[in-house]
Amino acid sequence: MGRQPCCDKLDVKKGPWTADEDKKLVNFILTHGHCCWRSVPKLAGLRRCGKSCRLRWTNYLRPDLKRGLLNEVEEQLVIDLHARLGNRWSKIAASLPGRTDNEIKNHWNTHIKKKLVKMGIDPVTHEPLHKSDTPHKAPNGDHHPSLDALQLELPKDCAAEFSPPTENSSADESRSTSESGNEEDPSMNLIWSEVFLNDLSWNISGLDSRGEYGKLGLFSCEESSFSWLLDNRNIIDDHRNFGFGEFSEIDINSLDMGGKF
DNA sequence: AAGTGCTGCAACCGCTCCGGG
DNA sequence: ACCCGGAGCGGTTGCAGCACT
Repeated sequence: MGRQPCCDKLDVKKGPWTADEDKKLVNFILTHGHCCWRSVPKLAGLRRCGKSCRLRWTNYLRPDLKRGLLNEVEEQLVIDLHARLGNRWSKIAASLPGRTDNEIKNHWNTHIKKKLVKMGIDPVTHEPLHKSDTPHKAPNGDHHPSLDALQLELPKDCAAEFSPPTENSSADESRSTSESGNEEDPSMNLIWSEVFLNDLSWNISGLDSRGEYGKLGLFSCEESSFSWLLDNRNIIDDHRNFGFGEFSEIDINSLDMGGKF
């Protein structure tokens, strides 16, 4: 007997999400969390596959997402992490707050790959394409000290550039997200303004992140808690694995939505 | 202005991983 | 130890928007 498909193929909608669908999904997750992605579309009144809902949420609707191109530091970090981890985009994404694996993967394939080739570096092996080429030098001879620094001292630099959100940084992050990101997207703006802005439960400063996440790896259906926190915990865990920065639960718990909500 | 090609991103597909029974 | 189902991951595709002719 074959495995049950993840969704009823005949009755699911595919293709781009509409603003209305986004709104429904955000609304649902806002009020219920996602106890089980498979059941989300049904409960949210969406004719979508649960997988599709998860993807839409994690790659586009999550409130903590940065939008827009990766900045230079992020790009360098991606390059260095890729050299270490290969195409493990989710692991790489875990080190870049507000960035998704899909986004990084796309950015790698469309920008960084070309950039590296242009610089004479093999994007797969990270070795010089031609032996005579000096790695990590731009064609014009510009040196990229940040790359060297990252390669030699990643954890430290990583910690410096991507320190865990403090009250200030989280607020800044959130602000920059809204400034450079969501507010540039009219549909997102609409969704968040309608669904979200008036819901004070988005402030999660009191959330016991260790509790439900540690056990289940997803929200409690009873609480308005967020998968993005899980992502941030991954980042924090990675930082711990790299051997720097002990981040207390208070740090995690102090995360809020930058006062936006 | 219209046609064509290119680019970049959102979304899908299929596989693997992992936890529960 | 094994099986099953759900979640997650990485590769790939489709298409909209843009640049160029």
